[in-house]
Amino acid sequence: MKSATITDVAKHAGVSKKTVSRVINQEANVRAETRNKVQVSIAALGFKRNPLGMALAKNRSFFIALLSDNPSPGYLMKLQEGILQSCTEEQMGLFVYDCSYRSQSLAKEIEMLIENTLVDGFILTPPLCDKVELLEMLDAKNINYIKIAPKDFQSGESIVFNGTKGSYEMTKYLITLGHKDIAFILGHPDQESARRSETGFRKAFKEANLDVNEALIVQGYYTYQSGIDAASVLLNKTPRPTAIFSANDEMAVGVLYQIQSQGLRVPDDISICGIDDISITTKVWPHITTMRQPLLSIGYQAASMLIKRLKNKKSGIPPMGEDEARIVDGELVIRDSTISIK
Amino acid sequence: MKSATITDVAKHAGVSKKTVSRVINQEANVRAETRNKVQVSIAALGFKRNPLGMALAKNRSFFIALLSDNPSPGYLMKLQEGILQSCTEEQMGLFVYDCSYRSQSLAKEIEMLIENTLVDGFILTPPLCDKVELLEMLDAKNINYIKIAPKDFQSGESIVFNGTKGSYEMTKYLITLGHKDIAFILGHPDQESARRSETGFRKAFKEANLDVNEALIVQGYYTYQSGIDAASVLLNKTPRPTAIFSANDEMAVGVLYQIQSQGLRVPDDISICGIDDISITTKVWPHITTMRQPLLSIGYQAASMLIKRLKNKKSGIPPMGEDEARIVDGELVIRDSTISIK
DNA sequence: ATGGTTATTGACACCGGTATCAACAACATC
DNA sequence: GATGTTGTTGATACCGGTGTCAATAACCAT
Repeated sequence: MKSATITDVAKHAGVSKKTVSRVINQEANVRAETRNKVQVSIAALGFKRNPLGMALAKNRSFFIALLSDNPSPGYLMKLQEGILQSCTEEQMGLFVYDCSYRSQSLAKEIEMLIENTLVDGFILTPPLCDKVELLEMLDAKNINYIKIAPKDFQSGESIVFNGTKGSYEMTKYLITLGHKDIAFILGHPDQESARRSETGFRKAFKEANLDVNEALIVQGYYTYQSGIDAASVLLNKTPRPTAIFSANDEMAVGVLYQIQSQGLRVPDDISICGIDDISITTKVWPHITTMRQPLLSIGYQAASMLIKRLKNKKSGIPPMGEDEARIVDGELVIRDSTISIK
Repeated sequence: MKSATITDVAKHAGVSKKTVSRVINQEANVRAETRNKVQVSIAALGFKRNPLGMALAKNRSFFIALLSDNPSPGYLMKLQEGILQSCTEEQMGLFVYDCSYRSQSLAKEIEMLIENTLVDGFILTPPLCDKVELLEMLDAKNINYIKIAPKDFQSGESIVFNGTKGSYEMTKYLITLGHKDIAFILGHPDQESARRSETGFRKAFKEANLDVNEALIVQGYYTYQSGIDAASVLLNKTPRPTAIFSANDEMAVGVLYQIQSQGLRVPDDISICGIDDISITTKVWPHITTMRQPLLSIGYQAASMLIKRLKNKKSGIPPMGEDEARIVDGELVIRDSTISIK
């Protein structure tokens, strides 16, 4: 029992294929009477357009791909959820592809992916959105993409979490609690977000007329392990910091582990906090105070922007408003891992 | 600069389209000389076959979909990773789709997904693999699928973790450590895996000639929150259990949280353990002892089985070896959350 | 050399849609 | 009534491949 085709519908309604196509695509200039006739036939035959036929004819696959190599699974899952939501609404398919940022052949690999699937566009997560060869390849092939939290959001469309502001507010909050010896674990040096959060951190100190203790600023790499490593360094400093602020939650969880495994208590001995609000922050004890990054919304917006752009491209509308960067604010979520020491 | 088509290659090599197609598909009965000629032309023009054209002609999309509604993101991510690996090897695309198990219209929703994307087959994770309407719909449409850890693995192809054995071994281990008041948090009552792990638990007790304390067996639902709820019940029992075994890690993490937030220590006051070995087990403090489920391998095998079946279907080989169930064993991973009380 | 296989190849229709453009109808304008 | 305009429709080619089947070439046994 094969499903009905456009030709079947055309025969049934006594019109041409093209007219049926017009009705399906809600084109103007079809007489109401004709439109009705066709719609009746469509319903009668239970017709559904075959996406492959359309894809071939239009030379678009109606798929977008999410490219990732993110160390934090919670981050990715949330993002994916938002993207999926938009895709479902827009009748697009989502293709996931996990790759290695370090891979020499990354651009080649993605080129193959494109050839194998003809995806229409990409959503790039950090750090992939900063991989120059990759971006150049996509540009050369004239394939649209949206960058999430890229280093350089002057070029191309992107959507960025306002990390400077987020970090600033978190730091201000810690200062309000009476903390002065605040340690900061930096993000990955290759990612711009790391720079933004550091900027926010310093700004809050400056505003409070406090000096940053440079010995308490240590390098991190956004991974759980780097959080552990950073914490073990920090816990040996004198004076020991009263609060440790990590540039993402994944590291904050590592910090929590390290503190507890040394027999110290959070928040009684040390307050900790992070950025992102991934699910694990409410699964560990104590729940971690964080600066929520609206990942679901970011994913949703990214997909919407991409799909909108693809539609315009198709209908020949020149890509106005190029190089747009949407900036979204975070939200301070106070939980149990931070405490006043006044 | 459009890429070359089969027609271009045919012209360049001075043969027919069909012959080029034969070479591409490595069919027999092409003279070596001709084959060479064509291959030279393919290389010269940098030809890549257009997957959409092929998909339309063969009426297969070369995509499979991963259907999920799993409460544990770590579980899913690992699985997805394994699936992706196999897909990449086999030149198939992976499509992800997250849906709600509870949804009334689930079957309808998936039917729409099929119509919109023409996916070739599905990988179903629990609890979706037990949704009767869904399975019936897929059977009716003659669409292949592989079930991961289904209730009923007598019908259809599936791949199942040997939960009975895993749970048995974990329990035996706890008994060896000297625990007798062992609490067990059951899995979701709708899932067969819950039954299997309970069976293993009881078997170990029986073998050790110990009686199960029924008061220490409480219902869980595989979610983090249900772990918390179960733990708060258990911690008020007298005698308090010396060990709490959760049917999955997600719940074990909840148990850990609840224990710690009541001021008790793991493992000094209570030992805890789980099943799965999701990444969070080594991110909390202390690291949780668990029965590792080889999720990566399970995902990989599931995808391989599905793709193999699809290929056979295409070439008309009757689906021999139907109703196959592969059973994979777990591995006891001892960490810091369990301690001897002898 | 003759007839019978088997290997090699291409012409052509087809998968299920869309795009182009010409034909024709309906309406407005002079 | 003649002459635009605009609205509606279908014939036909096309997207980029694969399947069918018949034609021809090469090989084998008599």
